[in-house]
Amino acid sequence: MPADRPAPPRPATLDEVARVAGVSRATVSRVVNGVATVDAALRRTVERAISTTGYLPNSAARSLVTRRAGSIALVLPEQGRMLGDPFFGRVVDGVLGVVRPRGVHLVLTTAGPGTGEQVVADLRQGRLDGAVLIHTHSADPLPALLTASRLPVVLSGRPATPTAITWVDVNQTAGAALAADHIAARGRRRVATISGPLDTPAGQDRLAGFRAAMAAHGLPDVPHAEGAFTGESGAAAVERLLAEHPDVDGLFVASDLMAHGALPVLRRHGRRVPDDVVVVGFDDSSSALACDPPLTTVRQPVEDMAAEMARLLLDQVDQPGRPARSVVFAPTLVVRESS
Amino acid sequence: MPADRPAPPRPATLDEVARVAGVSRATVSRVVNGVATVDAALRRTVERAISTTGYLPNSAARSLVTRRAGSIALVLPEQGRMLGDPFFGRVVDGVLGVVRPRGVHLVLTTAGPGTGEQVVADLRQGRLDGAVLIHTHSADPLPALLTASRLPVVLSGRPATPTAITWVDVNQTAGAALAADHIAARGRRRVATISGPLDTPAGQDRLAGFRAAMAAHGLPDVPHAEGAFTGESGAAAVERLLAEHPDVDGLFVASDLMAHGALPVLRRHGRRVPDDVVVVGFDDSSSALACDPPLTTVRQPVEDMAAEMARLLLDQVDQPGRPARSVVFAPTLVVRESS
DNA sequence: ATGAAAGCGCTAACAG
DNA sequence: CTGTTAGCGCTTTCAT
Repeated sequence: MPADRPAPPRPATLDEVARVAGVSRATVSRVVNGVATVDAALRRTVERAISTTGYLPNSAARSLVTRRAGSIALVLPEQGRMLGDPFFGRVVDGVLGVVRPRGVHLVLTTAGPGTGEQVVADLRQGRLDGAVLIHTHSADPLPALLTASRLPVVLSGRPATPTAITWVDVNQTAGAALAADHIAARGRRRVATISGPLDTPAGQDRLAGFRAAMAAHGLPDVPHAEGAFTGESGAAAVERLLAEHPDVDGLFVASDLMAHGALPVLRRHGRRVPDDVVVVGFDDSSSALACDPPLTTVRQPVEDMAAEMARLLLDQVDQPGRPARSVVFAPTLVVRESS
Repeated sequence: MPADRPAPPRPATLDEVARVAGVSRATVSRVVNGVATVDAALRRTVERAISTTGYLPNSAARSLVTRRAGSIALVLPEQGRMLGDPFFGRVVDGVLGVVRPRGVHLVLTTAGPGTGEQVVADLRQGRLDGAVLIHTHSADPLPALLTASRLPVVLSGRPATPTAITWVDVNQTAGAALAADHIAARGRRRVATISGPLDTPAGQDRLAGFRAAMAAHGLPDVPHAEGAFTGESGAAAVERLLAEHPDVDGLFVASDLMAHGALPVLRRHGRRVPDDVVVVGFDDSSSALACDPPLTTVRQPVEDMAAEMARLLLDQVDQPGRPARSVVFAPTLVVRESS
């Protein structure tokens, strides 16, 4: 029978430090919080007392009076999607980079039924100071819930309906144009595209951006098939496209996942990639690398975007009345073997 | 100039509810906390008052008196390693599965210089109730720091030196035996292994387990080269192995990462996998899939293990005096094209 | 079964 | 510049 480990002793409190230093609690508090108007000698005394007592401020007591939890939530899309994707880690990394130096905790959650209400409750209970929402589906009630509660939130991606909410996004139009320019530079003239769902901002913007850019290259009427950002929908869409336009030699697919579904279909129809058809995706997700051949794709500066979201959120926490803002980042093209 | 959004109103407090219900704060508190000894009728009244006021208990005030933060930390290995790996998401998933139903928050951190001290401080400040540490390197001071502080911690992986600390691990020996049995079943008799660093528990156990199992298959003297769990070390190790034993036809590599480094070397030396040499890895990490050909490997039940770590941690939080425990899980073999 | 009162540890007016 | 004082919102004896 192993010896029970004694519970750790309670840390010292402010009064204990005050007693040791021979001053009042208020003075100790001032020293702890770095208030400038404390006599240098006294400060020294207090600091000594702090280190001899091993004092650490109790966070609950502090939160109770400051009304700050000192932590924000990161809400990721439901389990399936993101968990495997390196994208996930890049987001965490970006957020942690700005949050940690400020001593703010990152609480991780995945979206699901009831998550919205839970997050709102946590915010109202003072357990959370704000939330960063990653890629909520357009049907997701979460953003609405949070904005309605007038609580600090930042969204990834422009919301479907214009809302007084802060968000960060990549320039979708510019990203699609990058793809278009690349395909044109490869000398392809029989170009088509598989778009995302046209009831989403990303779906719309990527299609519009691609068409506009191709028009600038002298191809005003690029055919397109609509997909749903899933692998299967990509396969189905390319099937339709090939039926109507068997001679395509350049293809922009509005998400890597759809491209991943489309490539095997191309092969089955005897098209070699990139020789017969060059293919460009969007997202630079893990599926871009899982593609055969590896996919040329449009990449978002995920870490930077995540960091910016964190910054915007903390600003919002510090200045509650602040109006909503939005920041748009420039995408880049990652060239691999598919083009 | 957009209109400033008014700050959200402060939520109701216990006294407000008490006033509305015409009872004392104590009674409301009892209702909120589900104390059984409250008159049914009164309880109803109070519940009505709670919902009309939209009352939510303030978490800081509660924490201050209960001395529970209601959140635990998940400490992941330094940024590089894990971020891209799906392993990461599986761990989060497992922990979230047990933690969320209990209303406990998951605070995410990555290990780095100063992380240990920070986590200890957070625990002592009452910001955190405990910590789950994932795969800390053997040189990592973190576990020692935490156990020394007698704070609730659970480790992934048996610690290098026996310590009074709770940990969860996969049965490394059994995993290596799985690999051995599989290689033997493939009819290979000129078998070798690339081990991990022999100053780590995993390194030792995987080698010992593999040798013992191969001995049972009539091969008592399996040659081995030591690696360091990195891709380069795997490449170097297989180079040495081929020099001394050019006729190997079966190879167990104690980590996928090392296997990932070893495979190109095998190819360069004219060995086809799996025809000339079957290769089995360990971990089922993302590099197993990135291998060419995809790697047969030993898989840990990561979600289950993570969930168990969370459970053990929460137990420890609830019962501070509780002695350390350890739980060992059974691995499985994932067969892919490399064998 | 309910209420009164004390106190968790800290910050922030307000005096001095 | 420092000390006194009054809470922050909640749980929890202790009486009743």
